[in-house]
Amino acid sequence: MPVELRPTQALRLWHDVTLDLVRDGEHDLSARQMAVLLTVYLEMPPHTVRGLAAKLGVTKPAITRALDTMGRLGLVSRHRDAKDRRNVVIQRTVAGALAVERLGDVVIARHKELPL
Amino acid sequence: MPVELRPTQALRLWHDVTLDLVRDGEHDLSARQMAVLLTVYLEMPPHTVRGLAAKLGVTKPAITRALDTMGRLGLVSRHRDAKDRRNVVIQRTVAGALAVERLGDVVIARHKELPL
DNA sequence: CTTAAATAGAACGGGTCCGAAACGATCAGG
DNA sequence: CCTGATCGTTTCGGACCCGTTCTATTTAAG
Repeated sequence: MPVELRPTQALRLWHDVTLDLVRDGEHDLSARQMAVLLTVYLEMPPHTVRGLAAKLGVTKPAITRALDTMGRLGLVSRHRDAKDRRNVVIQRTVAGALAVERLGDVVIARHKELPL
Repeated sequence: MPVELRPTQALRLWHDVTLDLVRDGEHDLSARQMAVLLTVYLEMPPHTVRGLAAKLGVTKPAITRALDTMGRLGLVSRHRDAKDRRNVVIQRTVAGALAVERLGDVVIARHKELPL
């Protein structure tokens, strides 16, 4: 289980991972998009636009636009809910799962390298 | 010091902290701005535009614009280098130090709450 | 059937950021 | 001096994102 993390280590970890993400430039996701991506892949489905908007504390169009961009990148997909056709269900994709997995690898690697 | 971090825990940590940052909305810093901020506050000075651009792997104007925004927010300050007046030295501010400190607190808190 | 509520998306005006290119200021060498 | 190199900034056209407002579709209630 994670032992205590000292302030210097916490900031160093955030710095190193952020730097890796910026350097690779592959994602280029905003903080909101990152929050949406991780919520979809970590929390229990189903995920709706309205639910995500409430969870992040932002407006619905912001979520719609985030999903537009992430859908264009192949990180998520949208489908109408058959039960209630007003709803749109956000689903995971192979590419999205891979991207999330890579992020996890970076965090773990940087965490392991933290100085004493 | 830090014991191994499992993939689920690493992603949960990144998710929770990102969600906190989005919710508070206080910062609203892009990944690049975050990388600049943490680099300035964690790495040894002096910091120049060119040096940061090389470190992040982005163009100089991108750094200049990031510094414009962050200067407007009071997170960093710029001063001409007296030795070589072509250079601009990026310096820390009280507000910036506080923002970095708060980020560290969030990371530590979320890390402490990670499930087994 | 009619009406009201709910959901996602589209339209709009404003703002920010991007990389490429050009610019001014400054330094170094001859 | 002059010339060329270096450094940060500005400009430019284009792309993206923001919140507000409005619209279309669908469901639920009367």
